[in-house]
Amino acid sequence: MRPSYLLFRNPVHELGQELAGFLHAPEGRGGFVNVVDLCGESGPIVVLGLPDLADGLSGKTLSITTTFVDLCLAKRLVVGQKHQARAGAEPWSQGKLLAQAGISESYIEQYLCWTTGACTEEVDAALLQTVLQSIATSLQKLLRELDDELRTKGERERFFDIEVPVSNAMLRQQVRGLSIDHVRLEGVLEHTSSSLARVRRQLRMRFNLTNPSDRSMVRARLAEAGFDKATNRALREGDKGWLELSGLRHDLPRLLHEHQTFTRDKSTLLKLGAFGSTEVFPRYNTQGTITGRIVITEPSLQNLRRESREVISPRPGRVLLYPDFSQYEPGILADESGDEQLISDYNRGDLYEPLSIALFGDRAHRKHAKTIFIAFCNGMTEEGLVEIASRASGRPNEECRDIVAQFFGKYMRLRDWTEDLFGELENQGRVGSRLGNYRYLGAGAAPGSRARNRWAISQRIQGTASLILKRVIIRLDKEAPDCWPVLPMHDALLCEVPKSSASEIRSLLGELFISCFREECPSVDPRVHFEGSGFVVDG
DNA sequence: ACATTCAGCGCC
DNA sequence: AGGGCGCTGAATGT
Repeated sequence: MRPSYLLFRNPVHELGQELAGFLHAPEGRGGFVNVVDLCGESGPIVVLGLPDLADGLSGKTLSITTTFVDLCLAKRLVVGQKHQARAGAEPWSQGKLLAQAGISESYIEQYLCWTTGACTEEVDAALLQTVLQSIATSLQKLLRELDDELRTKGERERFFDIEVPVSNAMLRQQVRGLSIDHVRLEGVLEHTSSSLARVRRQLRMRFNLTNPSDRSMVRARLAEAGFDKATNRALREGDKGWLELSGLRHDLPRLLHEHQTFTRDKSTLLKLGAFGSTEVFPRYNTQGTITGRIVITEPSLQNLRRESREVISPRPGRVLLYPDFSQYEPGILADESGDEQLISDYNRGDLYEPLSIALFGDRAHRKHAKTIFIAFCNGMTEEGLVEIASRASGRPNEECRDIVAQFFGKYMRLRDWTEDLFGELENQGRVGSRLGNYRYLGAGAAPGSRARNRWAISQRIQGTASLILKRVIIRLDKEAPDCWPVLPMHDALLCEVPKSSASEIRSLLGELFISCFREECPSVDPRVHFEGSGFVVDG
């Protein structure tokens, strides 16, 4: 079916009005339209920026049957690089795409003015119509170009079979939004505030740190306590989470870490409350990361602390379910590498516990063992692993080196697999997941250098992980439209489902998680569980 | 005064 | 000396 082409206006600037759009259709039907009217149609509609469109429909009760094809999403896929540019200046942004289509600078400027509602002066109506007509028409050409680009880069199947259906499923979710329990919110906020007060008091009394947000004072106190490395920025790169780790054996970094955490959490929660309504409508970016993960923003609910997640509640008559892959990425790594030992260890049970026992002598440090294992999956060098192991356990580097070497030495094929992957990157100039989603070698680092292949492993592993979760979302959308994918969480999916069919949907979710994983990774035996997430789930 | 960067955390 | 993100408040830049 021949698609139509739609431009739309950001509704924030047209409060109370219907969402204005400008349509170009091959049959000639076109001009200014009400976007809501288009949602019930069947034919595909090409747009720029699906999350923006969803913003305009947020909270409306409407059944969306149209399939939208977002050209920005297609461009993101073919670019295959991380964005360094500020928001709105990425190569897949509307403005850049229109420039690629040969639209003149002044037309683009006037269009962006219209679509964002940023214009301060009235634009001549006739001129505006000319501009919109010209741009809407050019989308046709842009679609053809991008289609070619998708084909030559091996992303066409990925785009039409995965990204288009997923972006449409998440568009519907963005329009539905989700509900916040203000009673729980108040409780969590209260708890966070008093924790923050306690931490501030201790910092003041025990460490004479009167103002924890004064960076120079913090640096001075850390230096007094022997943490002079904290001032050396050159050492920061490998120091992700260093306050927390150092906090295991010293109260100053521990308290500083807590201060940071509670401060941030408090303002996040305050912002949630400030919406005034019980409903929020976050934006779902279905190509939020280079590896294909879905990223949720405004608010960034995926980053809520686990302790604060209870503020998310189901709508009346519905309940939450949270199916969750256990040891997801190690499982994918096992299948990818074909390492027999890793496959059998994964299939036999927990991978993190044995490491916890080897390093710390007990199961209690599973959390840190997990960090180390995941770091290993992401290609951290042995020295790096030894460093975190040593800091987390408090044992000397020498001891940790032996333990780490012995533990990971069991997985013989992993090294070969890694070398093969790096070789592939050098030869092809790119690394993908299993269905396109390539990331390309940038101009930066020298051949063979570590910086050049840092991301190769995660592109394959994380990329495969996000592909599997997207397959789950697509099948769910088809097989159980009552099951709403509220929060995709990378290795899990928070769903809101009708209370009356919760148990059936729970079984279906379990089956879908398993079968979609098996489809990609037949050599491993995936496990799914539904508890212990911090969300208030049914049961 | 406003914008960008930095440093650090949250999540997976 | 581990990948992918967003967000916050302070620091720095214009």
